[in-house]
Amino acid sequence: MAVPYQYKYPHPAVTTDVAVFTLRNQQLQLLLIRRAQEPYMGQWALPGGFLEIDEDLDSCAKRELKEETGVADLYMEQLYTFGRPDRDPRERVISVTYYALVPTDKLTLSAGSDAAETVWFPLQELPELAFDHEEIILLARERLAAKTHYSTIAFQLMPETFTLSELQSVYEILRDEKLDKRNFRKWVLALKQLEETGGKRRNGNHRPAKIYRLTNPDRVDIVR
Amino acid sequence: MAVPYQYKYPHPAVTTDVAVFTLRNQQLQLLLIRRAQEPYMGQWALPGGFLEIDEDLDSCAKRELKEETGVADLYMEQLYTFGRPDRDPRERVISVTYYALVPTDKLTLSAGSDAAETVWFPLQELPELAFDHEEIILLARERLAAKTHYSTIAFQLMPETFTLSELQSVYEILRDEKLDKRNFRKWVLALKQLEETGGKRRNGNHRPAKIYRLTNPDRVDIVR
DNA sequence: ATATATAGTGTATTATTAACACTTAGTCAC
DNA sequence: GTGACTAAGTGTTAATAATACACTATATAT
Repeated sequence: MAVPYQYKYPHPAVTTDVAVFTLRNQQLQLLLIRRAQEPYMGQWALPGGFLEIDEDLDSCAKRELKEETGVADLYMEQLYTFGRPDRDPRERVISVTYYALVPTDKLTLSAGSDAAETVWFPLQELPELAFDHEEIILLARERLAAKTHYSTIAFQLMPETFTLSELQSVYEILRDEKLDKRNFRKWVLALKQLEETGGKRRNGNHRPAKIYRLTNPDRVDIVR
Repeated sequence: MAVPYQYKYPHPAVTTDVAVFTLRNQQLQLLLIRRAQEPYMGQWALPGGFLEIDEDLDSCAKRELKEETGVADLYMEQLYTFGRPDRDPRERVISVTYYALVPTDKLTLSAGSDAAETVWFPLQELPELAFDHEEIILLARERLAAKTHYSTIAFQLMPETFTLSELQSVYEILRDEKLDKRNFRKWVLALKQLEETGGKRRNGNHRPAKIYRLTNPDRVDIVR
């Protein structure tokens, strides 16, 4: 094949990488793919890939995620741009990174063409990672925890309906601390972002819990 | 000249752009350069330029700033990465943007080779800007205002020594609101980041003000 | 009927934030 | 040197927000 793309000055490659978080089994989990090509073949990495020449950065992140993992329709924010000159052994690569949240019930994984395998890992059990992806994940994790304090971002991890105890548990996992039940309920209801469905959830040998849904499921608000 | 840089797939160009803020005449001002080349020749733009193939993103931002404006040694943070496919008419350009703060007294401007002119503009009087630089500036301005609430970033705009009234004025300008003098002093002194120099500043026909300095001039802390 | 397990609820305390006005120490004009 | 002027400097009170804390309710299981 001829080499059709020529430039007067050297150009770096640009990729997007996405740290996708979800909650399963009361654990915060992260979506990783096993790399099917060199470099780092066989190693685990964030889903992501090269920017096409006429697509938006956001679109690239979503497209690569879809192609590699089948995951679509999630909440995504730009995180940071990484560009250490030696972060990729092939060539100079600038990675515009994102983090994303998706409730488990919206999920259908399917290994795509680029990735040999797509697996959820609990954050406590991450394997060794390709490139500087561990650094990216740590930054995303930090940002996520911080944002629970002043935005409704955590709601993006909730299924269609849920109980207040389930919601509290999500906050506890994200912040990695126990919260007081009464204070949490007071706080979260004051946000005016939840409404009762009227239903109740029976879930063991005890009183059933009221079921709630989000009044604005697709919106993340700054609160305080 | 031969065209030496060839790739199998198209590569975007990568630039950094920096929104440098300072305070002069009780106004928040922004550093702009008049473009000496096409596109947007003669128009005003943020200092910035193309990433060299083996330099860090941060280094690139600092280097371009130095080359174009003579400004060095300032506080800088990555802001956001912009990549709309049509944001540059020449070719696909991804811009990793930064914002920076510098106290006026650390400043010596000198028009560099790439820029015809380097000028400080009050934020209220920005000219029409090249590319999507207005959008970048607005985002930087927002971030800066938000950060005054939970970090000591505003201190980076202060000269070596200053009075509490001067510091309060900086906060008022950044947040665009009046602050209560007693409450502000209580709050800022509780941060334990200021120390009295012992000196006093006579500055008009009234009682002279105590002079303060930062205990950690080069540190920006998260507070509250 | 009883044991058990989580859901659900209110009040008192403390800490933080907000509102508010007068005295002090200089300069300047006369 | 007296009085007018100007910004510096200083505390207290009230309102709001955050925290600590324990019992009752309602289901299931035996």
